[in-house]
Amino acid sequence: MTDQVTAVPDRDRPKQDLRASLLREGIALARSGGAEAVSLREVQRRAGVSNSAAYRHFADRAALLSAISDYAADQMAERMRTGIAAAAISGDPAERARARFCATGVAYLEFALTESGLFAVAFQMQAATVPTPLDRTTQSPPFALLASCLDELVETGSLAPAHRPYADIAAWAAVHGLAVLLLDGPLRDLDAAERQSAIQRLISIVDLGTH
Amino acid sequence: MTDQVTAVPDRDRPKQDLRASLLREGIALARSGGAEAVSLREVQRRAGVSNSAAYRHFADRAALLSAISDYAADQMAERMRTGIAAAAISGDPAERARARFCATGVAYLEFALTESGLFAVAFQMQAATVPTPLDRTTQSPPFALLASCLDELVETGSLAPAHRPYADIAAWAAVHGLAVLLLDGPLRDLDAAERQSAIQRLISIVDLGTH
DNA sequence: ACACCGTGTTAGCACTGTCAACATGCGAAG
DNA sequence: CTTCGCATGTTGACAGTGCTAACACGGTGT
Repeated sequence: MTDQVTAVPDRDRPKQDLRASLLREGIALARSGGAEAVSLREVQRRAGVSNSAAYRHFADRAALLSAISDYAADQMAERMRTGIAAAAISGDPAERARARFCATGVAYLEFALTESGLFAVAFQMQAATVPTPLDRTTQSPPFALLASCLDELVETGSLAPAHRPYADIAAWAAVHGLAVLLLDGPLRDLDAAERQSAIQRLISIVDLGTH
Repeated sequence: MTDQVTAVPDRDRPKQDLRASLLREGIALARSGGAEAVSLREVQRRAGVSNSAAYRHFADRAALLSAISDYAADQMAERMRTGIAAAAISGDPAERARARFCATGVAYLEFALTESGLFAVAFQMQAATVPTPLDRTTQSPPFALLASCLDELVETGSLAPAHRPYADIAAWAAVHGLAVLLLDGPLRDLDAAERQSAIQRLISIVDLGTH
């Protein structure tokens, strides 16, 4: 906008790795405004660098967003891990596996609602880049966590092996859809109580449905 | 771009209602390129009108997108209605209600995959405008259809009334999430067979879960 | 007859992504 | 030690965007 009166112009940033600085500023912008708040020019401005320096480190805006997306996915996975750990109360293996499975979904939604900016950027591929050969998808940390939870359900006999295929994708889709509808979609204006009810209902339906 | 050599410059469009022309061109753009393909300038160009005439009919770009979104929702509802009608085979009321419920979800996903551009614009609110007091949400044609399907499940005794609340939102979220993941998300590169399997699995889980 | 108001036009501002041309400086090759 | 080359950052420009103010015109109500 006007100038860098605010926020101290960090002209003398550790120039040695500008890429990290750009990524950091990009993450900050995404965190508080979603993908569309991440503009190369603003990122460069905040990194105290000029106009098109970012092109030495990122092919284009989509590449920067993709890097931010990786970070966001990691953060999400972290949140999911703590959720899973906290759900390990019961002694019964089957029950514990169930609790973990549900905790995964709850953590997913909590992250989405808490870090809405990062979430919006986490799972939205940009049309460019390589076709993402599904290995990349499967190895996405949050998806891997969910998949292992479902494997655990099968191991503890709580889910028939015949029902295992695509159950991960379905469960993921369910929580993801609710997150999207609550954030950008028509369910944006639900109050906290209604949100919570919707989340509980969705989780319980998916829980019931995977047996 | 260069000029209107292609597509015949419709200079002499029925000027009497430019609003309809703008909306039509906006829909065309959205259909083939999603929300981000809809730029006011391009829409105006295609309508054979200049630079900022659209502002006499739409407050801003978000308003145009919102109008396009309404159209898209109607189209979606149409597709869902034909899907519901085609699923009315069985004579048993409960079974028929189930079939209709599932057909709703399948139609939703079919529309999303077929008309991906329109779908992307259908359920993505722009931050501006009024807070959308949930009546607006509930009266959205696709949601109303889904809700009535669930009511039918309750009437035929297939779904306990105690489980009715938020079941509509949950079911909607599930199919919506799969659509989003398949279109823009990490599941973009699933081939047709895998897509179909994922859809079947999700529908079956939601079907099982709502009992 | 006149003033008004709805509609369309022109010009312009502040942004954006992206690229080509240029500068600079450090490390390797001769 | 000199010199070449490459990686990185800068400047300036182009095309595109949303949006606004100032203006022009034409029908309608008083």
